Amino acid sequence: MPHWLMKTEPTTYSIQDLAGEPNQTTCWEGVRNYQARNLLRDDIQVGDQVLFYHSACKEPAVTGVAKVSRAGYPDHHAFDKQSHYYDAKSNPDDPTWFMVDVTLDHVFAAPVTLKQLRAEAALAGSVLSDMMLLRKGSRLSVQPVTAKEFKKVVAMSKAKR
DNA sequence: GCCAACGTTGGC
DNA sequence: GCCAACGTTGGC
Repeated sequence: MPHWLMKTEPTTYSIQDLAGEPNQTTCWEGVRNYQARNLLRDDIQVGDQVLFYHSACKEPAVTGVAKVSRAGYPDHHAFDKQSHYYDAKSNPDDPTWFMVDVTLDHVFAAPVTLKQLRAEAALAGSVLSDMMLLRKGSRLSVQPVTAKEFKKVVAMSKAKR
C-alpha cells in the first residue's frame, strides 16, 4: 500500500480543521500542479496512508496521519467562478484537475518538525536520507513517501523527546 | 520580508 | 522549440 505526503498551509487548512470536519473527512481540492495532479488522478488509492504536513508556517512539521477515503475524481472547484481555485481552462467534459478525499487517522501528540527530520536524515545510513521532502528545491505538494520513511516518521512522533 | 528553486507563459 | 519574464512555493 503506497504512502504519500500532503502539504498544507495551516493558516489555510490545518490538521485541526480536518479533525473538526464531519467524519473527519475532506476533499483535497486546489492542487494546480501537473505532477501532483497525476498522482491524485492515477496513483493514489483508497486506504493509502498520508503524512499530513504543515508548510509555510512558524514550525514546518508533519502533524499527523490521514488515510485516503476516496480515489481521484475531478476537482469541481476548477469550474466554479467564485472559487479561489477556478481555472477557466479546465473543461468539465475533460477535467484538468483532480482531487482525492482524505480522512483523519490521528493527530501526532508531538509534531515531527522539519528540523527533526533533517537531523534524523543527516545520520549515517538514515532511512530518511533520500526523502523527497528534504531534497533541495523540492516543493511538490503531493509527493510519494516510502513505507520505511512513513514508518520512521510515525515512530519519531512517538519517541520521547 | 528575502530570495532560491521551480513551473508556466508567451513572444519569437 | 528556445528562453526571458513572471508567478508561486516555502524555508529561513
